[in-house]
This record gives sequence, C-alpha cells and structure tokens, in this order.
Amino acid sequence: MIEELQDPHRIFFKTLGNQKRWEIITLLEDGPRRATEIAEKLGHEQSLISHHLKRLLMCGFVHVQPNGTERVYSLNEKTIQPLLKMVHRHIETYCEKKCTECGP
Amino acid sequence: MIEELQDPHRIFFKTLGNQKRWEIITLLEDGPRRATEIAEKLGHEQSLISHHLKRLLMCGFVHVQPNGTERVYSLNEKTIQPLLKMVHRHIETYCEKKCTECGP
DNA sequence: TCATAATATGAATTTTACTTCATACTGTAA
DNA sequence: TTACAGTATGAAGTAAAATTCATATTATGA
Repeated sequence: MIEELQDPHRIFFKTLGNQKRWEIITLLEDGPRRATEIAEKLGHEQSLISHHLKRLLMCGFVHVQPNGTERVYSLNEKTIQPLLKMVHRHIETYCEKKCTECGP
Repeated sequence: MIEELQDPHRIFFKTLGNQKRWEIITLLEDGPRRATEIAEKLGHEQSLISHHLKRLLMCGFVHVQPNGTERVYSLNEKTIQPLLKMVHRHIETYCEKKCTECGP
C-alpha cells in the first residue's frame, strides 16, 4: 500500500517538523478540541488550521469525531506520547549546545 | 541553553524529514562512511552531502571522527534505532491507506 | 613549503512548503 | 427548503528550505 515513492518516513517527520502543527499538538495535549476552538486559541485563521488538521489527520497523529456540524479533534496519544519522550531525551543528551545552530 | 526561540523539537523533525538526509541515515545503518564515500554511493554532489552532514551532526544524529584529511561519519544508533522502530510501528498501524495523500 | 586530496562554506538560485483568500460543502434547526 | 454555523478546499501568492557553484580550509606527504 505504501510505496517508497511517497516515503512515509519523510512525511511523518515533515508533518511534525512544522511550527503550527506542533502548536496544535501541544494544545490537544490538554484534551480534544473543535476546529474553530483550535484556531481561536492559537490565534490563527480557520482555514489555515483546517489545512494543518487535515495533514495531521492523514498522518494519523490526530483522530476526529464529527458532532453535528462540528468536528472534534483529539491527539493520537499512543504515538505522540512516547515520541515526545524520546525527542526530549535525545535533545537533552545531544543538543544542549548544538541545536541552536542546527537549523533555521 | 535551548530557547523556545529555536524550538528544538521542530528542528529535530525537520532534520529527519528530508529525503537526502534520510538516504544518508539509511546508508550509515550499514556502518561508518567517509564523506566522499557517502556522496558517491548516493550519487550526489560532495558539497550537498557536506551541507546535510553538518545538519545531521548539529542535531546529534551522527557522530564524526577525523582521520587525517578525511572525516568518518557514523550513526547515533542510540537515538536512531528506537526512533525507526517507533516510526515503523506508527506507519503500519495508522498510515496504511492514508499517508499517500498526506503530503508532497 | 608546496601541492594535493578531502571536506567545508557562503551566497545565489531553484525548489518546495506554507499561507491567504475566496468559495464550497455539510449538517441542523427554524 | 432555507438560512446559518462550522468546516473544508483549491489555487495563487509568499516564505522557507534545498541545491548548486565557486571558493576556502585543513591535514598530509613529497
């Protein structure tokens, strides 16, 4: 089903390597939220958030639950939680003095 | 040392979410390699690989060992190995039918 | 010390991803 | 059955990152 053509690993990391999507993930750590609510809390346009939510959804980082005309998004904690732990550990161990230089 | 300014998480994922850098990591899974060797095996310019190696190094994903005028790069397996496992598991579980749509 | 092989660097260009905008879709209640 | 709130979408514009190219650096052996 997945071809190397699209390289899911790359997409996995690219999806997470975006500021706004990271903000969404961080917000959803406090619990599920409606799309508009996310946009408001983060102070971004509704359509921008919608684009990013689509991407997060496609990559399986969030789930969605329709509720009338609303859509309630929640975090896929099974992936996100251990991933965050791993990232923290790596950064603490290897990046204390380096990462400030390692990218824009 | 690390400020939110630079957001190390984002950089972590951005660094990994790049095709060429992923190729380098994959190659280094077979063992340490000189910079030129990497460029040759991957069929890319020396300077391009050098730029990417710098980024991987800064983010702590590879180590380097000078050897005369050469520099031998090797994988930081402590981070990369468990990370790969986690990514594979996630993709298998959540992305079988989705990730082909989830990004360019 | 000079020449050379190996690698790194900076800046300009090219490519890719993000954002905005206008609009379309989808349920629901009046 | 229409009006509306909530959300999604595509395409155009904008911003950011990757690549190339020319050149610099560095260690080494003649």
